[in-house]
Amino acid sequence: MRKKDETKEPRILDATAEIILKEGAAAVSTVKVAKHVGISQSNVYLYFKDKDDLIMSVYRRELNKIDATGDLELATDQSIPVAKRVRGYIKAVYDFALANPDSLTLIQQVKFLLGQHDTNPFEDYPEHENVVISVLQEAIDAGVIKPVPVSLLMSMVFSVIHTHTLNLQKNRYASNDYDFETFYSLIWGGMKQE
Amino acid sequence: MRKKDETKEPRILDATAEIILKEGAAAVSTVKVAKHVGISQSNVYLYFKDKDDLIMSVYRRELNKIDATGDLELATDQSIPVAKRVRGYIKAVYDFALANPDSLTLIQQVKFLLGQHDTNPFEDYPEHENVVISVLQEAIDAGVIKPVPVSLLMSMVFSVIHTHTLNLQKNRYASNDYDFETFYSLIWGGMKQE
Amino acid sequence: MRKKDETKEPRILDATAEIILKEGAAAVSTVKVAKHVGISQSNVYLYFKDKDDLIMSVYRRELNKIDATGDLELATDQSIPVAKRVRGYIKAVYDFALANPDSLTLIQQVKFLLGQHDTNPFEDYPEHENVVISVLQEAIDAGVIKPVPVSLLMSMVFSVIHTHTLNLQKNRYASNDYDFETFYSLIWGGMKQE
Amino acid sequence: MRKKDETKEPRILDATAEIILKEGAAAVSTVKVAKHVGISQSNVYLYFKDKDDLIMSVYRRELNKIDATGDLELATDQSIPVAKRVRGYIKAVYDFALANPDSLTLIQQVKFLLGQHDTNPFEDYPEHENVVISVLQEAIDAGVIKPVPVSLLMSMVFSVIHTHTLNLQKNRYASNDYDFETFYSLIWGGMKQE
DNA sequence: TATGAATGAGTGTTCATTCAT
DNA sequence: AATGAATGAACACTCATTCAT
Repeated sequence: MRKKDETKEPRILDATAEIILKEGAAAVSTVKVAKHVGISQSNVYLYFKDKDDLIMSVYRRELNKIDATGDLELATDQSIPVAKRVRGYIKAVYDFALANPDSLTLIQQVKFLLGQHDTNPFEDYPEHENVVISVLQEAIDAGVIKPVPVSLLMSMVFSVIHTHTLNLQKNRYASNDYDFETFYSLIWGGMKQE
Repeated sequence: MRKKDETKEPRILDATAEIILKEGAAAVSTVKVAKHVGISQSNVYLYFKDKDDLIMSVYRRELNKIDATGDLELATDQSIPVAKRVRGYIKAVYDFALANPDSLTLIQQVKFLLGQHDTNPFEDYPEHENVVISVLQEAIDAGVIKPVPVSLLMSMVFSVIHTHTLNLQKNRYASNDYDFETFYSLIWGGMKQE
Repeated sequence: MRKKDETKEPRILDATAEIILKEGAAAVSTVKVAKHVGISQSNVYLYFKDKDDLIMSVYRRELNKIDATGDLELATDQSIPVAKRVRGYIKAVYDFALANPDSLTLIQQVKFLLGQHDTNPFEDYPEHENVVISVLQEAIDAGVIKPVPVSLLMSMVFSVIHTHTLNLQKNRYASNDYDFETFYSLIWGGMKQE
Repeated sequence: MRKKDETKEPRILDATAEIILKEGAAAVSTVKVAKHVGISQSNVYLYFKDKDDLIMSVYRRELNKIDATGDLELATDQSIPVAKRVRGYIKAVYDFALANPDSLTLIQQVKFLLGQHDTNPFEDYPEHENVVISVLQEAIDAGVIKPVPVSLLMSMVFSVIHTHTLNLQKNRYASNDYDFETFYSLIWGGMKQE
């Protein structure tokens, strides 16, 4: 499908994301999306094969935003000590979550819609998975962090940071009440091998 | 009068839970549920006011299971040092999650269906909330654990343990590969004030 | 069907009538009726063959009330001058309508439910019809009232008196603001041959 | 885009009206209507917001027909003596009813469905109401007609004329057996002040 | 590219009716 | 006589999707 109006596809995705955030992924319908964007319902099908494609596109777009931020690269630099690289990974997630406060929620919503229940939304995203998993695994092998399933560690990282962003959005506290070190020490204190 | 089939209500709830686990809460429909149970669709409405009631009943049933296990009581015993009580709380969640491997997933699914995004499913369950929150808050006040938002701590506990049960269900490792101490040290190491 | 509780059948009819008056005949359902009476839905079927029978019974009961008042007999007395007998008929309808302010409404509602549109609800009730028709026809033949279709005359009588009772129920004026003579002169003035 | 079928909306309204006339307003269902028109059930919702809108549209269409005939204007002409204007009003209703023999029935059916019991269907139609009420009220004030509630007079006019059209439809007599003067004298004879 | 029209399958829900107790 | 349980058919309504323009 060729597109003339370059802004329309993202606008459709934006509308979809908005609905997901407000009403949950299950509440998405092409009718609602079209109404939000101000286009006809059938127009959606020019940009997305079907509803599934639409929702998965929202999902993929959020995942791509992570790549775009690119902070993870630090974690792959083999010349840096592994503990610092783990910290780099946590920092990358933290920065990303603050910069894109809805991303984690969107990703989780879509996954829950599909009936999968992983607490760690990044799990099935190969590129990151590999980077993150290998850093953590290295750290485990080096005796720097505890020998526990990597998925547990990732889940811990994401749940803590995601909860933080949700708290911020709900104005449960001010954004400068806690800084990265707070969350880092919470996470690192748990995983580090003593 | 026809005698009441005492097993039917739970069977309907079971079918609903099964669908939620397999396809996600959004995929629940009265038709599917009825077909699962082998009754007519309208029969569902004899046991549940409407679809919402049905889904909320699944939700409530899981929450009640937590009460039934009652392990949390240890955490409220003021004569025990607060650090031990925090451990008691973590143990209670752990035991419950292992005994009811689907509960956390069911609860999260229902909450996600409603469009809420809390990582911690116990949050809106007053009784537990109060107990857990007050124990953690006490521990913070006593300088035993780090002064971070209680919601972060709870979310950490749940995500780690939930991920563990999911891993077990997916046969990612054997159930005796890791024991409670593994998860406790992971969590406690993070939250404890050093 | 034999009935033990002699009061139950009328109570069911009362409930049905109440619903008809409040929500219209189309809104009657056995569920609602049973709930109103405080019995089980299926119990209704012990007293009435089906929903149609129930509604028609309400209808018939109202028609029977007219017979019970028996004021019409005056109209049949051949020894009385026909003009007086016409007056007797109008008076009978008037008295009946005031004594049973809901009857005409109930009858009309049922007829409208069935999709018939006669303005004169008594039309298909043989006994009265005969009496009334023959009095009016006699009056026409005697040159006392205008030679118009009898149905028009009856419809005029009923609509005027019915509207009056509705006005009273809606408190549009007090019940002693107008008396029988008002309506009689309105009706009689129209039909009488000058 | 598929070109709009201009005839479809009226065809849906026609089908609905037909059902109302044959089976009563309570018997209208979107399935029946669609089947009548030969379209899919959901197509009805492209033209009418919901079933209520559909039925009210039938109602409104009939009321608009009255405006379209516009004969009532004569009744508002202040330069004409009030008695003549009352006659103009009655004539307008008569002409309208003959030209649109189903209109009064349709209007009444819809009103009865809504559970209202007014005998006079024009009552809640502000424009006409105002015109008619004020003419009649003027006539009362001028001592030309009897001082009775206006609603009674209107109800008399409508019931007589409506019954006439029903009689015609049922072939109870030929359309030229009676003319306007018959009904006018019946009505006017009743209301006029002597 | 874009749209309005159309549809068929689906949803939740109500209800009249039957049946076994 | 009375009831709770059960059902199947109906209903209003929504939605994903297709098609002709």
